[in-house]
Amino acid sequence: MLTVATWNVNSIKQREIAAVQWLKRARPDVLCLQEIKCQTEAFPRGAFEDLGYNCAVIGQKSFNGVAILSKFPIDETVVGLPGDDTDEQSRYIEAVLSLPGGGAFRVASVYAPNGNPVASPKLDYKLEWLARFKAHAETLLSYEEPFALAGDYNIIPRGIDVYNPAAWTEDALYRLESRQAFRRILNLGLADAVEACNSGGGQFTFWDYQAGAWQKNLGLRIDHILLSPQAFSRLRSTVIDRTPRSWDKPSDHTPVQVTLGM
DNA sequence: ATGGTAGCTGGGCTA
Repeated sequence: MLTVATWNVNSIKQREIAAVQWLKRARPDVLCLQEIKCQTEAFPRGAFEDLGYNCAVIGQKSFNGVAILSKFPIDETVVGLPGDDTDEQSRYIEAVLSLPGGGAFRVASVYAPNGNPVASPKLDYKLEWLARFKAHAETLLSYEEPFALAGDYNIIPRGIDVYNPAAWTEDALYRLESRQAFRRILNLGLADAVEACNSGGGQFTFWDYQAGAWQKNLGLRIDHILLSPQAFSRLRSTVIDRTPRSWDKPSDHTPVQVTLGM
C-alpha cells in the first residue's frame, strides 16, 4: 500500500508541532505541504527526518513555499513549475520516489495562486499559472506512469463543494474561468480522488478562520489529489481527516489522503 | 456596510 497526503499548513514554523503530531498518527508514506511560508534553509527538516522522512523543499520569504516529505528515497526533483523562468513564486515541487518493491512513483506538491481580487492581475496570474501547470501535466501523462499531483488548487470544482455556491460565483476560487481551467486539467485524463470516492459533495478541506466558519461547517473543497490513469486504477480509498482543523492554533486547511494498492 | 481571523513583518499584503 502507498499512502499519499496533502496539507496546506499555513506556515510550517507555526505548524511544526501539529505536523509532527499528525504524521505520528496518520503515518502517510508521502506528505505534500503547501504554504510553508519560510525560506528553504529555514525549513525544519530535522523534525521530519527524525520521523524517517526525506525532504524536498522550495521555500520563499514570507509567502508560498511547498515541500514533499517521503519515507522512500527521493531520486530526482523538479523544483519550481516549468515553463516560465521569470516566475519568482514557490508554488510547485515534484519528486520521483523509489518504492520498496523496485518501482517508481512521481508526486508533486502544488500550491496554485488564489486569484483574488478578480479585478486585478492576480486572476490573470492564476489562470496563466494553471495553463502552465496543464502543459506540464500533459508532459507527465505522456510517460504513462503512476503519479499524483496533490495540493491546494484554490479551486472549488463544483457547487456541491462549497457551503453556499451563490455567494461565491464572483470569487476567484469559484469563477467560471477557474473551474474551466481545472476541468481542462482533469480532461487530460486525470482523476480527482475525492470526487471519485465521494460523489455527494460536502467534503470540505478548508474553513476560513473568520466568522466561526469551522464551528458552522461553512467550508470549501479546494485541496485536491489528482491521479494519473496508472495511479487511479490502483486507488483504494480517499480520506479527509478533519481532526487537525479542530486542534488549537490550527491551519485553516486539513489533510487529504489517498491509499493506492501498490 | 463593516468587520470578523491568521501569518509575516514591522505597514500593509496575502489569504
